[in-house]
Amino acid sequence: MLNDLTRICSLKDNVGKTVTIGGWVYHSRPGGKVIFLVVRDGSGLCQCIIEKTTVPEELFRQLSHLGMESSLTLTGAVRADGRSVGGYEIAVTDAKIFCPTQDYPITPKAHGIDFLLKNRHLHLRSQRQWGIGKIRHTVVNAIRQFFNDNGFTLVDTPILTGIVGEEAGSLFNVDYFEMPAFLTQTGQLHLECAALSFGKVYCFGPTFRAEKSKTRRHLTEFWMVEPEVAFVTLPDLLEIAENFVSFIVKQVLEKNEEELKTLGADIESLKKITPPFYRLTYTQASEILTSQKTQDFLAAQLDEFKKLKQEIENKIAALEIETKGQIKQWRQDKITAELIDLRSDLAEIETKIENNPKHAKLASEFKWGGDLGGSDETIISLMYDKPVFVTHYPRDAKAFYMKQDPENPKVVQNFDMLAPAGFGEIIGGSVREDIYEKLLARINEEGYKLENYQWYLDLRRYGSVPHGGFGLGVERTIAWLTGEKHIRQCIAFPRMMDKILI
RNA sequence: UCCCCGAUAGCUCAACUGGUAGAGCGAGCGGCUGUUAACCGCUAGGUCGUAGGUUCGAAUCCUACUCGGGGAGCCA
Repeated sequence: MLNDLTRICSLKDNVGKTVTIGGWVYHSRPGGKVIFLVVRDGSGLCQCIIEKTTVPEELFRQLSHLGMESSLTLTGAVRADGRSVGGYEIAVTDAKIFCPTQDYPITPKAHGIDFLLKNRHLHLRSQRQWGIGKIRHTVVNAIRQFFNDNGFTLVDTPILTGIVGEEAGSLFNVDYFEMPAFLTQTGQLHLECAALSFGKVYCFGPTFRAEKSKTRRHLTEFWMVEPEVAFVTLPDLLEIAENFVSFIVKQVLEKNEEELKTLGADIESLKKITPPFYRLTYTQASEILTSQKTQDFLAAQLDEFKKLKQEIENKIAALEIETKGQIKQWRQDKITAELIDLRSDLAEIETKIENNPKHAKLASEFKWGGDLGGSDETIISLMYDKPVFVTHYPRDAKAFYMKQDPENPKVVQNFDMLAPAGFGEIIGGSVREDIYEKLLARINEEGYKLENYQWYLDLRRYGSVPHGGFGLGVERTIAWLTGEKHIRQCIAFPRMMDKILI
């Protein structure tokens, strides 16, 4: 059966031929003499025309009562037609219904996020989720291709682990035959072992964080890719990271322009993402945050928000007046839909207006020594049109394995990469401490149990070399590329704080 | 753990600030149409998140709780 089917994406090569497609009813407009069925098959959408005179009467009757997401195969001649979604349509002569569906819960109208998450098993079929899924596929492929083409060896690091990368406290505990174990939150430490075997390695898989974070940037299970390279300096790492991210962006632009458009992504901005990216030290970043320029920037932003709020309010008021007058039903419907959108925009802008002074205060009171907060990162990334590297964070704010900077012992050789347009951090990485005595001192300083780290210290005892790497969050990257506000839409089955739906 | 917002029909929202719960979509039936989130008519559908309280009267006001959303901390 499968081999007899033509995929909708290849209809363009079959104009004039009679083909059979298999899919699901995306939209149905039944009529007395003609039925318009928009069908999706996972590769695209196609409008199928069923005329009463060309199919058996019983079949026509059945097709006219098909609900959304009914499954079927349709046979007919392919023809090009500009009025049709996708540009091609099928003049149906035969059809086979597999499952007539009624009461499909997700309608073409607006739905709330809670409802859609509870119906994620069905929502995956929607155009939006489908587009994000296609882009995710490209991103994942690009990640693998980049490292494979650049001499990296894939190493699969364990998901169940007894060791901890950074501070504990945010890990999922597992009862491992009555022994304590965790779900991995990074493959880095294992990857360092492998880097001293293969030179350049990467791992790619799910990672788990039990952080109590309910924000648009957090999932408890997410996918992370981590390269680790021997004989590397911090500038080397930045170069790898900017080439890597630029490659992903380029691939998505090449392969998913249609999906990006559907999703409303900022394609022009993405086209600017080419090396080199901007480079700031933590100290420079902190100077920016506390500068008058930043206060002015935020004040200007606040004015912008207020202006926008006023505009939205004016629009709402105008529409509300219009609804009270004598107008056609279809116009009334449109206004209702617009009002819902506008009210949600309004709520969002009000949140921004509320947060702006808080963020300004946090930025102005920023003290050298602390980690950059989420809002601080947002402010910096908003000021640039390309990703920004922030390097050399204070040693005290960072993990024990990061290499102390020989020129300034107060900082480490690490970096974060902030995506532009205020999305924030998508990469975190560092050069690792490769000197035995220094690493030992740091482990003791943190009060970690030395016996757990003997193997890690061995890497500094036997053929230690300068090495380092970074981790890129796949869902955050996809959210940035697609303009999706929340990363939970960027994975098929999101795991969020205290919540596993299916 | 803390702060802000919310919960009314299957879905998205109203109910003009205390006076008998409405609309659209969706669903069902019928009609009509090369239709584009089509259109027209009819039908079905609600203990207003839960528990108390104030009141002649509560979806509306108060308290607590539950659930959800956004944010802080932390982070990819």
